[in-house]
Amino acid sequence: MDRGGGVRLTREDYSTDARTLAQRLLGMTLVRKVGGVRRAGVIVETEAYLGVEDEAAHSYRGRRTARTEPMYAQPGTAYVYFTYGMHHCMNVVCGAVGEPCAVLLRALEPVEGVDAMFAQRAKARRKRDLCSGPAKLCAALEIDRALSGVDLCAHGSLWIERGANAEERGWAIGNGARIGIGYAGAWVEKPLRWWVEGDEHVSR
DNA sequence: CCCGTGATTTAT
DNA sequence: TAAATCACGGGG
Repeated sequence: MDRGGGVRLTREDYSTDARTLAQRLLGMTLVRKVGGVRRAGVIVETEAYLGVEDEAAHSYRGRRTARTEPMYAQPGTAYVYFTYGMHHCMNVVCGAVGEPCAVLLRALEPVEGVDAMFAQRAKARRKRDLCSGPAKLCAALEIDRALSGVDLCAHGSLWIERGANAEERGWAIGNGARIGIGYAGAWVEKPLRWWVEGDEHVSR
């Protein structure tokens, strides 16, 4: 019997530019399996990182180190990094093979394994506090650097499933500047962040 | 507002 | 080897 598992996005789905993928991912479901239990959330906020030309991207000017190596892998690869001494953030590599472009997952609406998410995020009181930020969703789904470089198209414990898109859901989509990239010069104000307008699960 | 916290990068 | 930086979250 189908337990709610949907169709995984394919390599082809990820083989598109970051702006396009960032918008298409809204409405899709991020799934993480831990100890046989599914935790899942509908993606409601994303940011595009355009690669070597983008001053805000970790891969700006082709920077290639042990940390950023997954950004140079094939589209559909996870790039997870650790920052501020305590937080993880998850990106999805996209574009052509070898082009270090990615989409940052910023917020989810929790839909499965919510109890497990609360257990993982002791300080969260309401469902809307569980995944309303890039590091919150990683904590809730137990996503850390061990998953950086994994293939979201393979049969692992982390993937994205197809879902109704924004238009089919009747969503209005907001678009504006990215968060936390004040160092990025002319790229600071570029509208590379997308979110579901009015959704309480979006970051604040 | 401010700070914790430590990997990562960049400068010497 | 040292210093600065950081795609954040929580508390006041």
